[in-house]
Amino acid sequence: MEERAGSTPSSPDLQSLDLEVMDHSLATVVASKVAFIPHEVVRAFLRAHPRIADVFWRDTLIDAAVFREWVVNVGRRDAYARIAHVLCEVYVRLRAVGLVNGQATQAELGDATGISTVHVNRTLQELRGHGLISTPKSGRVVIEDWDRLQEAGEFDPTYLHITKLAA
Amino acid sequence: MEERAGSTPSSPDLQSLDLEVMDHSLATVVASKVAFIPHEVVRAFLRAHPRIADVFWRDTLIDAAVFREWVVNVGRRDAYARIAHVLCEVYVRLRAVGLVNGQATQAELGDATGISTVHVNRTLQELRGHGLISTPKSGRVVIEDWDRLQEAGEFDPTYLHITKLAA
DNA sequence: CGTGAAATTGATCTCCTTCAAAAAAGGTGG
DNA sequence: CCACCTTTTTTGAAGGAGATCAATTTCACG
Repeated sequence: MEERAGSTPSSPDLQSLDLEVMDHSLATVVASKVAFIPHEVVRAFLRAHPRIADVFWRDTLIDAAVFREWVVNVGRRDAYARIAHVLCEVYVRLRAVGLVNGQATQAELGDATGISTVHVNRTLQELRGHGLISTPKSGRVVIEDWDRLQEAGEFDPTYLHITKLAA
Repeated sequence: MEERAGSTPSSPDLQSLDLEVMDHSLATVVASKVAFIPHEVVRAFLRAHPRIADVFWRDTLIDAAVFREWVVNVGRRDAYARIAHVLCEVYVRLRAVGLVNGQATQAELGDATGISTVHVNRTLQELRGHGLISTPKSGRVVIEDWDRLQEAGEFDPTYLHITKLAA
């Protein structure tokens, strides 16, 4: 939990609202604005609005589902499928909030997949060679063949529990 | 979600209470009794007892924390550290509920860590050779050097969020 | 005992890491 | 617009951790 001078505990995500000790860290990939809301306030608010509490719970459930999928991705798939899978996940998630334009270095991709940057590079070349993606400029990936990319990553968006997709 | 004849939807874990589609499966490792409680009943109960709802939420948060740690374990640690880590986690969790006597095949260990059974075997031998554990009989692991096992697995029990440990 | 599951061993192969270096791509100040 | 510098991408080569395949041995138990 983040402590700020003269305020009650607040945390950067729902993951630590009810946990005393924070067991992870957060970082932003782009410049970001961050707001702090004291735990007390959130709790009181949720008590007053159980429907919203449900939604919050749902959110943490989905986070857990995503982590579960990551365990599979990192533990059971080779570099090719693993990278295809994150590309699929990132795309679907960005699209759900209407931000089709992501940006990521190969080092970040490696961090997300547990693959060395060198091998990320070679795997991207392979994906490119197969026509699944293209990388027109640095830090940008264009999905050229969505169906085959999903296939390569054994990607099934179910675990994201996104019900209404932006068109 | 599991559907049973003549009943409303129920699910085998909290992970799917609020999610429409179940994205994972469950299995018991030993013979078990399973009770089904319809979602409606659980939801009404939680609405009536917000303190318990908090505890349930907390539980799902901890599950998520555990999955997060698994991503690290599977993605960033080699077989030696990975197996040491699960042994630590399993031990701490069992102890928290007073069940110090676990039981697991090497194949199950491999499944939990994403390591082939052959390599699980070799890694256990290594852990044994270093005096961290012993395997007196099949399916049983005795921790001989808790401190060094934790070290080997880079195990920090924080992420389990167990506050009171059984003595 | 016999029988199937679990543990063990040996050998080979490959995916991926690591190390090292070069080429490209962006920015920045002049 | 160019020279410069940093970050990112790309390439090559070598080594290693772990998978896979195939047997053998040990164990649990009816």
